[in-house]
Amino acid sequence: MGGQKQTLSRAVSGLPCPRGRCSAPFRDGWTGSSPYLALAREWLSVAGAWPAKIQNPQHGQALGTLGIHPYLGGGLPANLTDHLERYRLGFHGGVPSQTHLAHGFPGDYLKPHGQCGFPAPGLPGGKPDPRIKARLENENLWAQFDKFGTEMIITKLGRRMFPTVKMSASGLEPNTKYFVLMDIVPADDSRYKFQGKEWVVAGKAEPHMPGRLYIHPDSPASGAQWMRHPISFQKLKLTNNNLDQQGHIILNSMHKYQPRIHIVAAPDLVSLHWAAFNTFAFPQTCFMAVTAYQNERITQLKIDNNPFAKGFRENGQLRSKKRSGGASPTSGELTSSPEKTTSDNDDVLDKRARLNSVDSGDLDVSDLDDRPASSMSVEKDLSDEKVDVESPPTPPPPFLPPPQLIKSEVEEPPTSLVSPLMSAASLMAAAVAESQKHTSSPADIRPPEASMLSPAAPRPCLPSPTYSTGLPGGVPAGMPGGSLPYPYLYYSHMMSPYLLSRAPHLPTPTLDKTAVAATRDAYSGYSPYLRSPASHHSSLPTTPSRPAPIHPYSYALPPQVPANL
DNA sequence: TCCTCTAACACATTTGAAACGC
DNA sequence: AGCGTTTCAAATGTGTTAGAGG
Repeated sequence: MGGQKQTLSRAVSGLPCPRGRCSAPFRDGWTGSSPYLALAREWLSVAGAWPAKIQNPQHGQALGTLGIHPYLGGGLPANLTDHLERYRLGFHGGVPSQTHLAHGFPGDYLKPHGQCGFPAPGLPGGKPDPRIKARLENENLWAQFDKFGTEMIITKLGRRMFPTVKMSASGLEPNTKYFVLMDIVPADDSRYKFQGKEWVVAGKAEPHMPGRLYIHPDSPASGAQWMRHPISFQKLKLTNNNLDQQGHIILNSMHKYQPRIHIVAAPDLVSLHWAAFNTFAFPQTCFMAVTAYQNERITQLKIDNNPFAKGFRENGQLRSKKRSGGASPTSGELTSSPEKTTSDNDDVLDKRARLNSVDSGDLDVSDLDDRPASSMSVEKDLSDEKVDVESPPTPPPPFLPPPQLIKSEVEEPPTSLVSPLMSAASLMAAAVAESQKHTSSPADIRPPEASMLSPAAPRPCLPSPTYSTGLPGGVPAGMPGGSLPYPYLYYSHMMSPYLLSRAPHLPTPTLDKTAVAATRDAYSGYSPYLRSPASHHSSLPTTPSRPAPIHPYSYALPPQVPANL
């Protein structure tokens, strides 16, 4: 194996910088016994060269290193996306196909600053900018919801968040272009149920559907533009549809999540992938994903504060009809629960009145109207680009079991499916321990007093959970896999329609035949995992301009599946 | 039986095209 | 012709509800 590693290393090192400005040798120093892991480490070492910082927006200090650029892959130039996608397949059931090398090695594009000569966004060296601060604008409203345990409806077609995440940024360079992005990560590794009047843990979490990135439609915009108005994520939608093709953020019902904001100094989508991520997590925006509201207080808060739900307010027609039927508790009844005093009720009502005014702009898009990069025009662009949206390359979920196992779930007992999924969830706990080695305590991210759970202890939000490769019974010796940091696994599902539709094309790099041969040798021992790209990129030419859409569950292992799987 | 999820529903808001006036 | 305002229908965003399904 060591020989393979060295061979591969030489192969990688031998590839030239595509821009012709980098003469530094490719970084070496892998460890491990599998070329898959070696490749993973290599890619991580390159792609994650500028660790993002998790910052506490309330105190402004960095809380720890996120570890890796969380969103590699989405929006990469089409040809790069294609070969990165194939490259990624190497870690989850197959080594990189030989043909992926026809597009060059991912490291060609992703070498660190200083080695490749790309202009470094943000601070020199591409490090997170400690001057950047973020503040939650509608903090009061969020606090109201957080008090009872915020719930967000998720639907098959996608549902907006309410309250929406609305933040203001400061410390940006006025003339530097920034992307503002949002993702939602699991807050812990538990599944919940609403019992009585509170959320209680109901078991291990199901594996989180691969994260998707929501890019604020005004991106990229100058720092001055971002700082001019609050940044609202009102258009973001949540879904529980694992097969969603609309780019909505996929969540599991009855699971707890933490939204995160990323401010990235990058002039375009290409640069975004090696730029520093300034990541902010507002603890009070933690929420429970549900398909139907569980806590009546949350329902009432939504009705009272969301303009679209006016019809359900006390003077609304729907509510009037409903009350005449006597089927539903009124707001007063809701707040007159045993643990609520009369003064509390008044307090709530007063706060509602205040919130109605404070947060009236929550759905207001006026804050976007006068930006140079018009939000409206961007939205128009998005709708105009539906051709691309309809056919996003949706790669297979890397943490899910091989598709043959999924198929067997339909025809046979689902043990083969459940096992890897549960193992994925269980690994998240290990991720906490792992993250604590390298970062500050996750508890720092979510203060105990902000916990939405009672009486359960507050649960930290995971900055970087880990998933297994989805192979039942663990990873066989000598086989690829183990667990990989989830941002790494995120890659394939990050390719939102938005990103892909806007990704510029780069010229296909020239092929280093020596490197191809060397790398092919390195993988020769894993022929059972080799797969033809045609099986995943059907009807694509040899050098496709963009990966064909792949149904998340439609991919299949090659016919030759090792017996021990 | 319980829990979770979905689709249909009525209402409110937003959007954008058309009409109109200057 | 160009621009701004108004009007209005369609689209979209809400919570509710009944019922399906495990």
